[in-house]
Amino acid sequence: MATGRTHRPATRSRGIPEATVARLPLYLRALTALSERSVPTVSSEELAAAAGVNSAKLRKDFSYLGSYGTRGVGYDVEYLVYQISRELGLTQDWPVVIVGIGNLGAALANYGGFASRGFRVAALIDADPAMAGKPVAGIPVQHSDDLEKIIQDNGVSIGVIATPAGAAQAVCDRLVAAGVTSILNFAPTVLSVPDGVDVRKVDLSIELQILAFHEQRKAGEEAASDGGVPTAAARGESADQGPDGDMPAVMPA
Amino acid sequence: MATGRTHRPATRSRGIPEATVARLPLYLRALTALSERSVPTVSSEELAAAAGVNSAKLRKDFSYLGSYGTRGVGYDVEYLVYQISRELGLTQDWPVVIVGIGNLGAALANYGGFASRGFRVAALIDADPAMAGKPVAGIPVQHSDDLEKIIQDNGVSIGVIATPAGAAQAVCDRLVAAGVTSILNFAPTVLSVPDGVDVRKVDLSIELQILAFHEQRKAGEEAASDGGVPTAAARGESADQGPDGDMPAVMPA
DNA sequence: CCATCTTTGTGCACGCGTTCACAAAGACAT
DNA sequence: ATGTCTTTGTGAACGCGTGCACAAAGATGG
Repeated sequence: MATGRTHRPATRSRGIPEATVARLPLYLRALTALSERSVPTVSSEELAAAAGVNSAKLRKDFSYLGSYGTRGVGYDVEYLVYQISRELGLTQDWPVVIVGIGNLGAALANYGGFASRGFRVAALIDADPAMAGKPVAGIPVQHSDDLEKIIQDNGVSIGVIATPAGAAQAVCDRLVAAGVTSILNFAPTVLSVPDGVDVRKVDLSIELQILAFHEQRKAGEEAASDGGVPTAAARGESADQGPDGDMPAVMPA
Repeated sequence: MATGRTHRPATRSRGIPEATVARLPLYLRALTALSERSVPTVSSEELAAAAGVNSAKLRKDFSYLGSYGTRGVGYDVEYLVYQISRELGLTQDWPVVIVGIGNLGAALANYGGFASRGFRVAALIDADPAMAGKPVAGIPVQHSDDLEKIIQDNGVSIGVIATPAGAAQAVCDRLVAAGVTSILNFAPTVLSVPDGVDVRKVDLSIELQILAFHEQRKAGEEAASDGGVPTAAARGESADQGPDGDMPAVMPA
């Protein structure tokens, strides 16, 4: 998961495994594309290919929702779109606030995928008084002093944190106190929240570091086996770094 | 995972489980914070709390790297920072290109966490000729015609895709052909890549949908049990939607 | 109405990840 | 040097997720 999930103690909600829930949006996207092309039905094999998963896994995932397929034919695209949307709660309107309108916050506000599926940017909030009133993506930025009032007036239960790391926990606390129970955190910090509040984090830096790990491993293996075309990474200054550092290095203290 | 991981067939690289690799950056961040506060040593219990994980899990994670702790004392912060950095490949320099300099791409280019740990934005690439030469985050945007040359000249092996969904696969193909072997994808599409290429995806829309699922579940449970303070979500127009829709709904065809 | 063929839904086995619980190891005081 | 106390490192059990493989279901053609 490019995304780390919260450390919920395996709360299998309503019998649907967490791993399945995480894949439903993927299926929904593929199905929506099919729907736009007016494809009436789709087999588990085709849909699985479009979503990039195993077909057995997809069938098992759908089996948690109920028996929505027809043997010998496949799944009705429109019907499945509706069922998954309903299961994910996308048939209702979710007002969302974005806190921290810097580069990232502005990018999120402008992001089209927001409005597309039940999500509506109810307000943009920033701590900088100079930002107040300035429109971003057509929505005027409001000052964070009014955070609680904004949350309550709009019935917001989902908050997006795009502030610097230092401000994230304080913002989080205020959001939760005001009634927000789901938080999407872009700040590079571990947020602590009371039980019953969900936090998901998106962390660019962590994703890059995971890629770097695998990249290093690939470069190391390649240098060892010397097979295949040399990658762009395997050039120049790798002389001082062994491919697999097993030496004790410099033990401090 | 905000993060969904690639469907690699459980490639346990060098004996370090994938789940552990995904947590190493988290530990590294907590350790760096300790290091800046000049804390000399830390116990698994303290560090686990800071990283938001179970202490036994943390110890097992570290055990894959080697025996770097001292019983009765804990872990040497500086030493551990170095070991994890080395394991993740952050002791070397990773030039990165960002393709697609829209709102998101610009936000990524400006993101400080990029440069902080071994990553260096080598180039910004966009398909819009009007963008060419315009500086973003102090780096002039280059046209995508020169993509292959840029990759090769800079020895880039990690690419970030921040283009619209429609362009993502084509950009991906060109990146891979030019020698990129790790891709961080922000476009809402499933990318198909040859073996040996890692893809991690960051998908705002998917994260929000997962939150919506849990949010809906919470609202449903609350309406059923009627315990605790009503959340901001449990207001108004939930009359037409049963808390647990088990009725057959409208079966098409 | 029957045979055939396609595709779903799922029982089952396997492997990974998590957590508990404890023995081994070392620091530290006396 | 010896005992005590803290904390690591890990064996073992458990649970979840994945994928195979197949029986059941239904469509389709004759």
